[in-house]
Amino acid sequence: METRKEQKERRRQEILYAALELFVSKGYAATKITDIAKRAGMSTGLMFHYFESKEKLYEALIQMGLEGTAYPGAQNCDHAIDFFVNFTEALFGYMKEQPVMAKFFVLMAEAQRSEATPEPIREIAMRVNVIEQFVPIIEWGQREGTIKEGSPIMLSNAFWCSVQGIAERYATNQEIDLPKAEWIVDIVRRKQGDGL
Amino acid sequence: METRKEQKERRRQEILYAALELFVSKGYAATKITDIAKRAGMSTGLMFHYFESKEKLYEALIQMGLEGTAYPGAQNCDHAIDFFVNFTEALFGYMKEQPVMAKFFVLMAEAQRSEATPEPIREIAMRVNVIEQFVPIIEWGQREGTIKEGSPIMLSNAFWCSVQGIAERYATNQEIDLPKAEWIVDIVRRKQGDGL
DNA sequence: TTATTCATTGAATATTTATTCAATTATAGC
DNA sequence: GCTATAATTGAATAAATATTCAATGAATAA
Repeated sequence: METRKEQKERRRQEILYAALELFVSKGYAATKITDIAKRAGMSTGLMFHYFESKEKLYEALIQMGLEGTAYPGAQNCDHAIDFFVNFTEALFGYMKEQPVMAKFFVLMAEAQRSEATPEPIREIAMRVNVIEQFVPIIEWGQREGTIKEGSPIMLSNAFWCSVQGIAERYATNQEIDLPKAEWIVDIVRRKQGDGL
Repeated sequence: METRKEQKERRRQEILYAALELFVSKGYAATKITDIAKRAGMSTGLMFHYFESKEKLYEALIQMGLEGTAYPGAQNCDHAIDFFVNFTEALFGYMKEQPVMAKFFVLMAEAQRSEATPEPIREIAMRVNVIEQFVPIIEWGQREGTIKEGSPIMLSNAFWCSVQGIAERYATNQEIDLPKAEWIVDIVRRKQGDGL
């Protein structure tokens, strides 16, 4: 038998999941509270028993997205390029097993990008800043010769935007499989025989 | 002196441009008709003199986006990979000179992806289907050895999603320059010495 | 100059969407 | 079983947003 506490928690999760799917497929602004309630299988009134507003519900999801964001460092890699390979393979693998992760990914990206995101929420979403984390790894790889020459911030940005573009499509449409991680890593990989 | 007809056309363009910027930076649903009017420097009432509804205004932009979409074929290329290089360089170059193009790019992508897009508009946006156009070129490149092995549709998808991810960031934030076209082409490029 | 047509405004109205709340039903503890 | 507490509903209300329209001003044609 399910206790009251368990039931409450389950309901909460049901709402969060329904909202996540809708925010990702339609965007936050276009998602109606009634849509969320319908998808979660409850009345609209009940939603407000669990979340005081649409915005607070959004905030709860963004907070979850932030907490779930624990990307690995570059430990245990012989070469900088290995970090990108491991990272991308892990990310794509996880997205395939847990499509919810791809959805969180896209949710965070929208919150960061859109000027319509309520300021307190945007502030939370902005705490994830992967692009800057890549910069020192790229610099290391350029020194050792496994990563292309070029502005580290631009390379980091190109790599990450590509991953985001791919995740964005995958989150709403799994018909086309995710690409091989190596393909995307080739954005930053130095070509064999490219002289220093 | 400006004739009435010219003035009318200019006003129309002002509205379209203001709407384009807002739809891209906030998304269609989050953009208020009053925001558009304010940015275009006119009253809300006047907007309805030019466009009968917010949705028709959106449709006009999507129609423009569709008509502006004339991507080059693979003529005049010795190798399939050259097509991707030329294509990407042309696209990025154009985006830099005419940032409005990056905005249209993102507008079309949102219309295609979002389940909140009104059906008639989505139908128009969906007429742009670049991914399928790339497939035969990738197949050609795989035969001649300039393009990686792997599912052509997956490669095409990886390339295009990456371009979209990059355009999405660039459209709203030109602080970070666009990457080198070659970096992105490396997603599909076959590595030197990779045996057939 | 005068009449006519078009551009323009912003307040009023209509519509959509978020939120509240009084009433009802189910559950848990006694 | 009885009582207290929590879950749930859906209709009512509030708030936000799109759209209309009567009135005004400016440009053009006669």
